[in-house]
Amino acid sequence: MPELPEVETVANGVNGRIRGEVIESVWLSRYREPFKTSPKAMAEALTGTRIERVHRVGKHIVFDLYRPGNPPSSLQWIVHLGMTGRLLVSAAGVPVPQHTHAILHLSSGRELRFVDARRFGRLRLHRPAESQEEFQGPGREPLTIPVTDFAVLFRRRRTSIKAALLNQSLLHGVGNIYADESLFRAGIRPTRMAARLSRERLARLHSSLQSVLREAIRLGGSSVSDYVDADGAAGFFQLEHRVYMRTGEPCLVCQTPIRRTVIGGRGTHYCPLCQS
DNA sequence: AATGAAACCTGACAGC
DNA sequence: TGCTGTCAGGTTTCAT
Repeated sequence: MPELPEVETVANGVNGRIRGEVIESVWLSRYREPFKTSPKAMAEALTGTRIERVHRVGKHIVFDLYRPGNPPSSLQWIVHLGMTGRLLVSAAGVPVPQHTHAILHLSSGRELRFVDARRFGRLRLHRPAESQEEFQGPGREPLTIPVTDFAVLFRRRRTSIKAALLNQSLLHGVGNIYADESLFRAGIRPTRMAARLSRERLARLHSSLQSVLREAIRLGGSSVSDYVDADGAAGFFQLEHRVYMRTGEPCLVCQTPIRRTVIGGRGTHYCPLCQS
């Protein structure tokens, strides 16, 4: 499931492969779920633009697009991978996979394809001219938020720290894997009420979260389910998971069996001895 | 306003 | 073999 490190890996991969290319034509599927902007408006807006840069904001992949003309204009194409979304750069002759919802035909002759079996992914346009600013995402960036701001996010939150970490309007980019892994590394029980964590424990969580995210980015993300990068290659961080999907297996620190519970409808994994 | 549960989806897998 | 039921979880929607 794509979270911050997986989305960053995909965005960087796509950026390196197709930055500078012109979108010559666009094909979009007839399903309605993937499109938060109408397919007609999206295809018209994308066609003829040049891809200036592709980068990540939270779990969103942002395409900065430039339209030449008099006057020239700019806009952003926002891609959210949902659970099973993929962005693939392919040669034109490569067979189009099932569940393909968008094909951007590029000036090099290659294609950028958005493929998403479950249709939880979303595509939309963002126009800086209309909204006065570039796409920002719903919350704060986990990798750059200062520790004091981080602590403020959880003040007076009477929900569990796990649910708060998953709340995208607070921090964006953290999903189920990295919530569980960062809480284990910080020694915090996922069920603990966010508001009751001490400043010291929140500082430790801030540090654990940033280091686990950076390490996962370095390893190309976690390939569980069917996540792959823009080349179709898997990541390696799943080999570093200490609690996620290790229910019943011994804790790597104390040998106690890892326990599983459900928080906010999400499978939640923790060590009952190491996390208090 | 904040919180939690349900709904949206398909593929993988277990059990029979 | 093939069927049925369950589970996975990011986001949105709805109810409390």
